[in-house]
Parts: sequence; C-alpha cells; structure tokens
Amino acid sequence: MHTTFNALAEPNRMRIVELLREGPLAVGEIADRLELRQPQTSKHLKVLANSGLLEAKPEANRRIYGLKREPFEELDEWLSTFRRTMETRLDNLAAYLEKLQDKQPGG
Amino acid sequence: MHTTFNALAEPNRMRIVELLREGPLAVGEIADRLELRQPQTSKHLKVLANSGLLEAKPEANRRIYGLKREPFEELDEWLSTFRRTMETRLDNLAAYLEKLQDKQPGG
DNA sequence: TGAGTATATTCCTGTCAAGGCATATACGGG
DNA sequence: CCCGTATATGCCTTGACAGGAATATACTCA
Repeated sequence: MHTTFNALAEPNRMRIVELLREGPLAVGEIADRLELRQPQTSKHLKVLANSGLLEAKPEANRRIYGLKREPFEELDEWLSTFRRTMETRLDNLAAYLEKLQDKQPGG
Repeated sequence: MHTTFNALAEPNRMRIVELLREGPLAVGEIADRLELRQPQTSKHLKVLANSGLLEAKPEANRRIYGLKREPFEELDEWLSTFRRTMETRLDNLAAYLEKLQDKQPGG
C-alpha cells in the first residue's frame, strides 16, 4: 500500500498517471506531452509499473503503458475503512460539527 | 494532493496514521506504541500535520494528535473521479472483463 | 544481416529526508 | 523562580532517489 503512495508522491509520476487517464500511451508520447526526457520517463514508468499502477503492452516497436485498476480499487477499500473509522470516532466528528456551526462558546 | 501521498509514503508515518484511527493520542503514547524515539515521532507528526492529515490539540503538558477528515475526503473525491475514468475507458475495462471471464476469444 | 526507431539501462552527481543524539522550549506545581 | 515532565528543534551522517547524458537493447523492415 505505501508503495502505491510512494509512487504517486513524485510529481512527475503523478502527472503521468493523470495523463494516462485519457487512455494508454507509448513512452515517447508521454515524454512528449509532459515535456520529460525519454530516459527519466522510462524510469518513472518502471517505478509505476513495479508498484502495480501501470501495465505495459508491447506493440511492435513500442510499449504502450496504461493504468491498472487494482491499486485504485485497493486504495478505495483502504479509504472506505477510513470513512467508517471517521464516522465512529466521535471526537473528530464533534470538532467537525463545531466548526460547521461557527461554534458557540461556553463548551 | 501529492503532499498527502508524500506524507503517507513513509512507512512510519503510515503506521502513525493507522494507529490514530483508534483515536487521538499524545506524542509519547504514539512513540511508545510504535517503538519510535520521541524526536523522530515529533518530526513525523510535524510532517503529517503540515500535510493537513493531523491536528494537534494542546492539553496541559501534552499535545494530542488526531486525524483530520479533509484530506481523506479529498482523496476520496480524487479516487472517485478515477473510478469514473476507469468505467469510461473501455480499453482497460475490456481487459478486466477478459480476465474475469477467463477470456473467451472473439469478443 | 544491417539500418533505423523506440525504449531501457548505466553511471554520475546533487539534493532531500530519515534516524540518532543532544538540547531547547512549553507547561504545570510548589 | 526552580523543578520535572512532555514535546519540539538543531546538527550531523547516511541512504535513497531524481535528473542529465551516453549507451545498450528490442523490434521492424528491407
């Protein structure tokens, strides 16, 4: 899990992921659109692929990288357990509501 | 956003966040439970707080750190746009379904 | 096989961040 | 104010990692 976060923590990798939401692309395309050099692009793609976020599909001369669903589903699950946690934890909820109501003093 | 990921990418910080799901804790408690030294614990807490993930509530001698909701909500939103993206992108969906159905050719 | 294109890998360097340890600061009690 | 406890900060060393440039590898086509 923290591997996923690590991969997405790097700004350029994040940009790559955002770009690939439009659809799979070849390395050169990615480098071109994001104005990155080809080698660093390949390196970032490698990290992202190793983290399971991307998948490469060889196509003739090129390698087409596309997003994978699993890590995002996993992330989603993790988050939903968090949502449940938050709902249960009244401490935080109370503080949250206080702010919403512009808080009346005397508590 | 990538600030959030950056904060969570560090294993010990992730452990802190997981721990705090049970409820807010003082620095010493956190350090104790996770077997971290107090100074590094404070440093990690600082990073987490600066990223907006935590909030410190001074209480006498101590500072009680607790999770904030906003970053998780934000993360959730980000993820949901992703979910939408994934549903739209038929390339990936097709591949996904193929796997699920043990793939019968000619789709 | 050789040329050409697309991508991956290697080496190098600078920067950033984490841990260890010492110490400063904050707060409460007397 | 002085003490004790809880927490934050500073300095140092070290390891990880990103970018740059050169080069190796993979694949296609003739």
